[in-house]
Formats: sequence, structure tokens, C-alpha cells
Amino acid sequence: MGEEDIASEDRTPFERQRRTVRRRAALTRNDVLATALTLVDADGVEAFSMRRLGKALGRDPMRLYRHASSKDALLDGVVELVMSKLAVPALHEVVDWEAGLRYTAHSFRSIAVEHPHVVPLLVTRPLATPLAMRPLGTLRPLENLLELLVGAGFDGRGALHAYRLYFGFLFGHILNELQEQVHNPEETTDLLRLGLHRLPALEFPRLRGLAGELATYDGLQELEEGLDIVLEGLRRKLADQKPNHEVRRG
Amino acid sequence: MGEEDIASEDRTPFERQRRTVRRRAALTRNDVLATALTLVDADGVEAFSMRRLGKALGRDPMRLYRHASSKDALLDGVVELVMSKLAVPALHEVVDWEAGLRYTAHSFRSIAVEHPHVVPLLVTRPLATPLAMRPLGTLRPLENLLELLVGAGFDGRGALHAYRLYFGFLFGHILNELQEQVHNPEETTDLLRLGLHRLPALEFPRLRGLAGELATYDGLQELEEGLDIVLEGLRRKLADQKPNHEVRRG
DNA sequence: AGAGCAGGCGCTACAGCGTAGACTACTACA
DNA sequence: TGTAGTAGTCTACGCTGTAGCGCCTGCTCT
Repeated sequence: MGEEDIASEDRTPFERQRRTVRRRAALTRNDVLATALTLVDADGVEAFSMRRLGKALGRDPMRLYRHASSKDALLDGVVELVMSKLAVPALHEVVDWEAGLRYTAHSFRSIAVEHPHVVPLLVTRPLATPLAMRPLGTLRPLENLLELLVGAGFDGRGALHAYRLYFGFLFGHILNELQEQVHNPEETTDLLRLGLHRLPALEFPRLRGLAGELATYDGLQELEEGLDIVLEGLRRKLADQKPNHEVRRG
Repeated sequence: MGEEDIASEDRTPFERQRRTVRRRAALTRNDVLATALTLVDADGVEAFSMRRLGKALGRDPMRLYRHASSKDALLDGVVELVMSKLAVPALHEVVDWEAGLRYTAHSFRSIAVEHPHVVPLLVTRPLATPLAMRPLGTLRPLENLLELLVGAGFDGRGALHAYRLYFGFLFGHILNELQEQVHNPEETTDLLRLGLHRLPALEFPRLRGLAGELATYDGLQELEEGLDIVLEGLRRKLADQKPNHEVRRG
């Protein structure tokens, strides 16, 4: 069996291994994660497999288990890699805690828009891992934001709640934005382009009526509008809380 | 009767089929989806497979493709089934549009808490499906919320933006809440219980300092606090927009 | 120089997956 | 009675994640 298999005849496992051992540099965890990221970016998480990643690296897929204990762990690593790009400024680098949050929000949005296929992971993996077990790189932004908020005058509880509201909003916004993809740009009317003509007109009058609005989604502007509301709310919370202590400035 | 279990030789496919045809009632799409939901609830999406679902229904797995064209489509059906439980009151059933949104928010939270393993699907599947291609049951809540908001005086654009902010917030909140699971309740100190002792104290002072707060997460209350802020923001938007037209009442 | 050994490395194998397609038996109508 | 269509089942294919194994390499010790 397998006489047709050329490689196993003129190149024994031994030879193949010697070659590769000579030639290849050692594989770092970062190589692995970076390549995994490009694969996910290209074809989505669904299409990602250990075997494909192995092939992309020119290595035996089993080699990957040296750098991550399982596929899930590897995907956690990808999440960590992506989240480590999130820029959270310190309070002194920025005019205002609000400016800091705005800056971070834009950074987050950029990352998500740049890696849309990673977003399901970003959103989903934490559900499978208790907070403190998450990769440290993932917790760094959280710590930095808490620092920023505490520096701004929030007490511990307030900072945590503010963080949650803020980040929850960010995630929600990203999920909204990423599903606003128009798929048939060659169609002319909004109704057709969005596929809304499929909806029974009597049951979905509002939705159909909003075809025009749906067609002109502007993610950045909606982010800004949302931030206005969220930050206004947080500002008021901060003001309500401050009177007890000394006040820095509004 | 022992042969019932064993014999595939003394019971031909023919005989087996005649029996089952006689005995079994036809399988409805709802049966399939409902059973799928229980499986997902029990073991999570990862552990869900067509073959397992087939086994749970006592049917050939291939039968399932009669009710859904693929596994993904079937999971979309599960999402639809779950989302169809979301209660969105009409404006006249409720004192206020704000009350309507609050009610819906609680309904959504209940559903998510009841089906935590479905949440990844809820959040993830829409990313793979353009809005208008989604199952109708999934769009119903959207339509109803738009109706509610328009009835409250929002114009089309405003209603859509309000909807997005509101639902984005809801999703974000749910994602927050579901990852606040304490895993080692037998441990005594919050630091240990949450696994936070693992974090380098110097690099994560804020996070460690908030162990107590993290340990006492109250999802319902945080939802309420978030709603306060979001609804306040929407109320202001509505007020800003109204002066152009006739005013109903603040 | 030679022996021994630890560990890196690739291969094979296994159990399970989604689903295309062929086959079989039954039903409804001519 | 014949025939077309359909519903139900089984098999098979090409994937998947990953456990286990045996080989080769290079280091250490004599």
C-alpha cells in the first residue's frame, strides 16, 4: 500500500528530518500566534485548524502543541496578541480621563475593524475563561483603564462599574458595526441592496422604511454618539460621588 | 426482547424502517430546534453535533437536514427560537417608552441568564449573516423596538440609532455578566476565590485591589445602572430632536 | 573516542465531525 | 396494475483535534 506515494520512497523520514533540522530556525510562540492571526484574518475562525496552521508554518502540526496546550489555548493566545495592540493612555498623557477613554475606544474600534474575523473570539473566549485565568496580556488593558479611572477620582467600585459600562458599550458597538455589511453593492435601491425586499411589508414596515438609514451606516460617528452618552453618564456619576471627598476639577 | 437492542442481523433495515414508520410521529422543525436547544444548554455549542442531536431524537442524523439545510442554519434556528421568547411590549401596554425598554432589557437578561451557552451564538451568528437574511423571528424584536421608539417620537434615524445603542449596551452587559462566574466558591478570600493571587502584585495593583468588588457582582443592579445612563442619554436626544415638530409630552 | 541519555521531532492512529450521494421501501395517483 | 415521486436510511469521504510512539540529534560523562 502507498507505492504511489512518491515522497516516502525517494525521501525517507530520516532525510526529511535532517534537512528540516538543519534549515529551520526554532519556532517561537510569537511566530505561531502571528501566523495563526493571519490565517484567521484571511478565512475566519471556522476555517482555522491546527493542520492548516502547521502547513502555513511548514511544520508538523503536532509541533504547535509545544507552544499552546490545545487549540483553544492557541486561540486565547491570538486574542491576547490582538488585545495587546490596544492602546490605553495613562492619565498624564492626555488632557482628561474622558479623552483617555475616547482614545482607547478608537483604538479598540480600529483593531476590531482591522481584524473582523477575530471579533467572535474576542467576544466569546472570555466567556469560557474566568477573569483571573485569562492571559495576562488580556488583563493589561483592564488594569490600565482602572488606573485611569481611579486617577480621575472614581473610587474602586465606581471605577469597576465605569469600566464595565464602557467596555460593554464598546463590545456592543463593535458587534453592531460588524454586521452592517452591505453585500450586494451592485443593486441599486437600498431595499434590494440590503435584501429587505424579502421581508413581508405588512409585518416589517418600520424596518423596510429605514432602508435608507441602514444603507448609510457610519461606524465612527455612531461610536462618537454613543461615547457622548456613556461619558456624560459617567461624568455625572463621578460628580455625584465626589462631594464626599476633595474635588480635583470638573 | 433482548434482541431489540442487539440484532442488526435478524432485523433487516426494512423491518426496522417499517416499525419506525409505524411508531414514530413525524418530526417537526420545532421538535428539532427545541431538542437542539436543550443539548446546547446542557453542554455548550462546542459539544453540539448533528450526530448527537440525531441520537437525542432517536433519529438518523441525516433526517435533520430536512429541517435545516446545514448545521449553521440549524444553529440560526436555535437563535431564532431563543430570541422569539424576547418580550417587547407595545407602547400602549406600558406607561412610557422608557418603561418599554426597561422591560425588554429585563426580558433579554433573563433569557441570556437562562441560556448562557446560547449567548455565544446570539452574539456570533449575526456576524455571519447580513441583517436582512436573518431568520424573521430574529428581526421581529428589532421591528417592535423600532415601532416603540417611533411611537415615542423618535424619527427614523433617531430610532435606529437609539435601537443600536440600546441593544449594543444590552449585549455588552450580558457579555460582562456571563463572565463574572466565580469558580472556586470553597476558597475563603476573594483573592483566592477569583484566582487573582496569580497576578503579579506589582503589575496589577488595581485589579487585585478590587477583588472584593469583583466577588460581589450583581448583574441586575448593574443592568439598571447602565439603563439609567443609556435611557437618560436617549431621553436627551429625543428632547433635542423634538422642538422641530409638535411635542407630545416630555 | 565512545557510551548513554534526554529531549526535540515527525508520523501514525483514533475517534469523531458535517454532509453528499446512493439505495430502499412506501405512498399516491394514473 | 403500473409508475412517479418521496421519505428514510446507510455508507463513504475528507476533514478535525490530539494521544502515543519511536526515531534522530546533540549533550554529558567516562
